[in-house]
Amino acid sequence: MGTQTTAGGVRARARAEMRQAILDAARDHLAVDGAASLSLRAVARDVGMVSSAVYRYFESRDALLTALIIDAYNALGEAAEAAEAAVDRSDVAGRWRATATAVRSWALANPHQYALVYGSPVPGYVAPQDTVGPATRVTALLAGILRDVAREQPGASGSGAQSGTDDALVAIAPMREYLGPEVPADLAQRGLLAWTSVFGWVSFELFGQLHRVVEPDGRATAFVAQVDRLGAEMLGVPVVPSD
Amino acid sequence: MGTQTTAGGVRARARAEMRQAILDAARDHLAVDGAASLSLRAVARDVGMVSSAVYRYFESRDALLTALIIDAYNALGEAAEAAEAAVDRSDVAGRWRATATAVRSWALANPHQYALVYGSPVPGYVAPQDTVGPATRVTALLAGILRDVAREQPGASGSGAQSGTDDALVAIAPMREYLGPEVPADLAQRGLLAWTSVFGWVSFELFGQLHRVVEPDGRATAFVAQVDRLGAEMLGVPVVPSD
DNA sequence: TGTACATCAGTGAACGCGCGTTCACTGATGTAC
DNA sequence: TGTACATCAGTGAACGCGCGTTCACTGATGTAC
Repeated sequence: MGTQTTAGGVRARARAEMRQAILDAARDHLAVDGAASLSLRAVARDVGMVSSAVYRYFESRDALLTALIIDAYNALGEAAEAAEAAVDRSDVAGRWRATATAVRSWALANPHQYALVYGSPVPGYVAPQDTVGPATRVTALLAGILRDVAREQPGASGSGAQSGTDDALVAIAPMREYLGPEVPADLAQRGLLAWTSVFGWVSFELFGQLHRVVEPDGRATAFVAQVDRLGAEMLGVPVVPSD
Repeated sequence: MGTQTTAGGVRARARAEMRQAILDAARDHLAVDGAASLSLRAVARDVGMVSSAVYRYFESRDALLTALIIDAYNALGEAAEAAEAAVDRSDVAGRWRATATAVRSWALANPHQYALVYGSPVPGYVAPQDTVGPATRVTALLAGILRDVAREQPGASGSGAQSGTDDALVAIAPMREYLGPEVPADLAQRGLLAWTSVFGWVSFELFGQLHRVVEPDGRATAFVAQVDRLGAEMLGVPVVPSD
């Protein structure tokens, strides 16, 4: 049965599975303890190992945290990409709505992973470079939408006049470099506003700031209304456009 | 010198000062440890006491946390109120800008206190009722602004049509009840959007999500541009209005 | 196919540490008469 | 003004607990010849 030839593969797979089991257990612990007091020993206990054995898989507690952060960014990115990809390319408003809605849904389903990456930073932990790639996955979707908006509305880059001073436009230079020259400054500014609004809402909802502001049952609807308004009034992509 | 008559006052004042010293030390510790791992013993050490002595002032670690949260809400509320009150009542756009700017400035100056109240919730901690009063101080300013906007623009409650479904309007009923009947539903929705945008930006900026998006030096300007745009396009209060 | 050796996962004890909370106590400060 | 008593802030030891990380180790699994 070729036991010897696949032997290395068996060990490697067992290792990968164990690594995943540790990550899963750690993710569960986020919910109870929060990232700041994530305990390596508790994770080891849950996975049925002695605490020192975890060091075969992760160099330190911080390395485990880093892996969790990368996982969270990837999971959110994947969810958003899938939702956005399911919408017709030409329906830019729909893509914007799908992306924003996917972010909210994922966050509600995985509140502690969301808090891990978009909440208060873990004290004493500094994110290494490995996290920046996965972190940009979800913003890449917004970038694509903005580029398509720019393509569809050449010249008229927004309903209002240029807002703010020249300094404000200079400030978003890093974002504009990422977007490319086809996206005008005004649209970039509007896109950034729309983007921060989406995450502002989600963080408010998750962290309890909508208590006694928006009825729990109606939050999904109210969120979509806000997102559509941002699409229409900020990005200039009216919902249900006449084809 | 009336030592006996003021004696009770002396003890009470000493007690109040000690309580404040503990709170100050705890606030300093937030910066290093974060709220989740705020250590009562470390605070006691810093203030020159044995750990058990803190129990004369705070019933438990959670009570200390609650006091810190109330303090933070009050400090932010005070800062925002002072900034807003300094603007001419009739300059609604200026009041909106002053409020938003004060929130951001206070948050940047007190990042850990901001994270304590607007960041990820502390695991295992449930905020008691005492915190809701101070928490609404800053939102009361927005409410006042929205009411004045409604008074100034009766009928035309926004540049666009009603956005979203009826359900979305029903959802924000708690907010509308707080605002009062003079604020139309559409304006309430716009106000909520503007509000979440402000906090979305501030959280992004503080929690590192503007890294490689907005130049650090230009963030103040970029923020004001966003706030003014929200004022003009969402609340309908154009900046620098012709008097 | 069989043997000798290397790799590697997981063990268990130990390190030095910090934590929240309790309790009986000591003295100093205030109050009542 | 003076004394007896009550209040209260702060002490220090103890409780039972959990933490991250290290280290020498045991056995099982894989590799080379």
